[in-house]
Amino acid sequence: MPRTCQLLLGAVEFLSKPLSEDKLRNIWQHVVHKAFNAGVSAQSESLKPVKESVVSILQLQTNNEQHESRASIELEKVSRFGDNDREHYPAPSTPQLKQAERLLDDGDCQEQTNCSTEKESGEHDGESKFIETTCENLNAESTPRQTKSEITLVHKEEDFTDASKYESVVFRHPQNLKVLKNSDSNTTSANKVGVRNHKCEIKANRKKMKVDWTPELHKKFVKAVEQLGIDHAIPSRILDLMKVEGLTRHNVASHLQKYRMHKRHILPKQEDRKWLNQRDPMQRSYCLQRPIMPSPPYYPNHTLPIAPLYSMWGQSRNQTASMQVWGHSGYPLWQPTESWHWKSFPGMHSDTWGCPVLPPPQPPNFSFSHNIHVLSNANAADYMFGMPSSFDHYPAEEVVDKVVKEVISKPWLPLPIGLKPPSTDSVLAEISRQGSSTIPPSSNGSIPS
DNA sequence: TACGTAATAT
DNA sequence: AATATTACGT
Repeated sequence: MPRTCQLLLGAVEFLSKPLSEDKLRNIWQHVVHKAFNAGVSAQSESLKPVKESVVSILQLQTNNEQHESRASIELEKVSRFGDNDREHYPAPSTPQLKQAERLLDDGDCQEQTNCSTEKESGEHDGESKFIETTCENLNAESTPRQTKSEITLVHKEEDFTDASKYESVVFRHPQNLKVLKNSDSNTTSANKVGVRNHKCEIKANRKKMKVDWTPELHKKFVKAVEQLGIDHAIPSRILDLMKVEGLTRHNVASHLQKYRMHKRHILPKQEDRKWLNQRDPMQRSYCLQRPIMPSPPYYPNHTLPIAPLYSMWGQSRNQTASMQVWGHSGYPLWQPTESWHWKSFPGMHSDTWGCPVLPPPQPPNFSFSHNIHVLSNANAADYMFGMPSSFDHYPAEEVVDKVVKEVISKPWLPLPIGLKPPSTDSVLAEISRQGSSTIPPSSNGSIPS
């Protein structure tokens, strides 16, 4: 959803969602500008604090240049004035603020006690080292001397004045803001946790950084697990096999826990029921064809499955989103968004893994998967390109379900992205065979909703 | 001590 | 929502 800024005279500017720093800054420039230039009479109450804050900031700056940090904290206050305005004008993102935050960040780590009580000191040391390494990378990446001003700080939590939240602060290059979650095919990125494609995202303090289990990283994990065998896959060994710098046993254990839980189908139950309760006969038969209790996490004779037994759990909300993998295998081991109800079962091979076991499609050429694939493409792509906010643009589950039903029951609906000529022919043939009088308009990507 | 699990925190 | 952390039992 675009953020709209309504100006006084009724003009509205639509800002597309990953709000760029520049735009944000621009807005705030307007605010500040207005705070100073508007006549006192015309000056709204909400602008007064802005002016006051800016004035105090300027004073501070001239008085003592070293105290940029405080000045910027003042700026932070500015962002919090006026209840209404906060909604429409997010916190300012000014160079001063950034620098101040960096200063704050460089300040002492209040969690030192935490750090010292860290049990696995070995691991912790490793992490400290890792973070420093990452910092070096950061500096190496940036052209000299430009680093300070180009690094952008992003809060995951609102209140950065709370020392306990420092850990959630990450730095990013501005140009990477939109691709924070981006995981591309660059395999080298998997070798360092938290550093993807050398687009640095580092934690500010020495505390543990959250590991982002990118597809690459997860692939490594899965590979290690499979290599070890189901009953030798313990955190420490997995860790060894993965050989990922900075990764701790805890990280692996945590991931492993989740991995196992998903393999055991703890998550899917409720949604499985949902599908089984479908009244649509076609869907029911479809459900019956697929494995309902897949993936017993145990393999006699240590026979490892050729393909992993699960899809990466990912976005279980967007059930349709995983179909992207069907037909091609760009990400054979890692499905960006899981559709658990199409998990495979032991013995299934990689090319079929993850695919529903479908009855021969009743009208040939119309497979459920085909349509789902298209339906879900955008979501899957969004996940891959790290734009979770775009989920807003996608239909709710009920809508998806409805659409799915439609697709199943009305195979003649136009395919959103069109069919290649041979398919088109068979589609037309099928339509005429069924005696359908309504031939849909040529497909153009529109999805019935 | 490492591990697994569940609950809880961030 | 995804990870981390913690508590507790083995």
